[in-house]
Amino acid sequence: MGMGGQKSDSNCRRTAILEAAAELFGQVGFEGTSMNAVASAAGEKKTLVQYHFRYKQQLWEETVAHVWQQRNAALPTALNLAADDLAAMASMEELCRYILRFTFANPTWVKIMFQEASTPGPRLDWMVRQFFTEDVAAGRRVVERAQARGALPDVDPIHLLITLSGALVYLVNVAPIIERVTGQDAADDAFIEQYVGTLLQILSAASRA
Amino acid sequence: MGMGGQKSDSNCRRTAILEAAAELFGQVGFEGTSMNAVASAAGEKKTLVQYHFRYKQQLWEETVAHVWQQRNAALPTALNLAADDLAAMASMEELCRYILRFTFANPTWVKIMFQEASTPGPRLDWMVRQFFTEDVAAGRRVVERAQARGALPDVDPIHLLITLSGALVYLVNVAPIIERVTGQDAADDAFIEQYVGTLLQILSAASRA
DNA sequence: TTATACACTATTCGATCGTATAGTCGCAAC
DNA sequence: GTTGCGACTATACGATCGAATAGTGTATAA
Repeated sequence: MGMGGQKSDSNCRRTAILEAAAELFGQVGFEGTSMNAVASAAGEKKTLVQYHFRYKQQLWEETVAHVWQQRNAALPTALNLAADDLAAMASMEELCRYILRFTFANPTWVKIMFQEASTPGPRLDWMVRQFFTEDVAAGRRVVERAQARGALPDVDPIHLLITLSGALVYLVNVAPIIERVTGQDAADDAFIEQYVGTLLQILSAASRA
Repeated sequence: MGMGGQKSDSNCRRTAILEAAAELFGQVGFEGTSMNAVASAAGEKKTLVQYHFRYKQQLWEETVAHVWQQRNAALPTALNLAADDLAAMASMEELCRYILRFTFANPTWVKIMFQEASTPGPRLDWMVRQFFTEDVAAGRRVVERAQARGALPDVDPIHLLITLSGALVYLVNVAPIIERVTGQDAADDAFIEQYVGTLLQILSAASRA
């Protein structure tokens, strides 16, 4: 039952559409993204997009699921790596660096999250059900483990999770502004190194208190 | 030369349009917002919006300027208040609380900023030129003054500014997610109180180090 | 060889997009 | 009174929106 490169070609074009859609949904949001723009960005016709996903809503859901899957394929590695020897502050530093580098390289899921968080509605509810509830719980566990080993200050773990993820995600979001105002490229490894260093300097001082 | 309530009525409807536009631009971005939707939200006809602002681009610019002006009318009060006695950590706490409360009550400018930051382009450039360059410099001065008085840890002021504003702005942005996942309303005064307390607990410990 | 399924596309639809034009109406100056 | 101006609106334009329909072509199964 060899399919002679037919079905694999179909899947290839399908995921090409998904990735073009992810880019656009992250940049200009759901209503700002047209089926035609997605198709053009993927080098395809609009009708092919509709053939694979039928409705725009379905294209959006499959796009978010695709992006989230890519994120989860990369992040647990970092989280488990950190769980091994989270006692040392160096490991917390490594974790932050890894997350920052990954997010700069794959900013799509963060952008989509912000696009929908600013318009509370059915799509945000969908993301909360599908992804965020579990993800917040996981993040909380990571923070609590780090606290138990003295790697993070012993304060409300939810507040700390918000502050910490905010310090990372916000940097990625305002990177274009930083670049234009200060001339520094926040996605640069040197900047990330310094920024995480500053962050951990604060957190380590607070942990020892 | 009494104008019999004619011109004042015109200005009133004009700013009603501006505020409806601010809401929509912040929620669904530039391309997601239609002239018709703006008009309907303001209880007016589309052609009136075009009469006052002609092009969508011009409506956007005047909307952002309007929102920014409202922000600046409120924030300097807080910043000067903090400059008076920034030596005491309590003052830094008050500043953060004030900013959080104001941002929760007026989230529009933050949302618009994120909408455009995620699509680097001419509109982001315009905002950087018009507002951000000066604003980052002001924020940096506030941080440096606080550092000089020992109210903030003595680290890179730009990194600290990013971390600090990120901790505040990010909270506002993810508030809908927090509410759905944990059931807590982040805009609530009690939550703000605790969150800022946690934040300052970390910063004060790091400042004494 | 015929039939069926699949991947894909051309064409069309009504609605809505941003924009342009030609007006209506009320007041004020002359 | 009529002229002029500013606020506002009705109507229409071409383009594009999301969506539906009716196909074409190819490869596998019978």
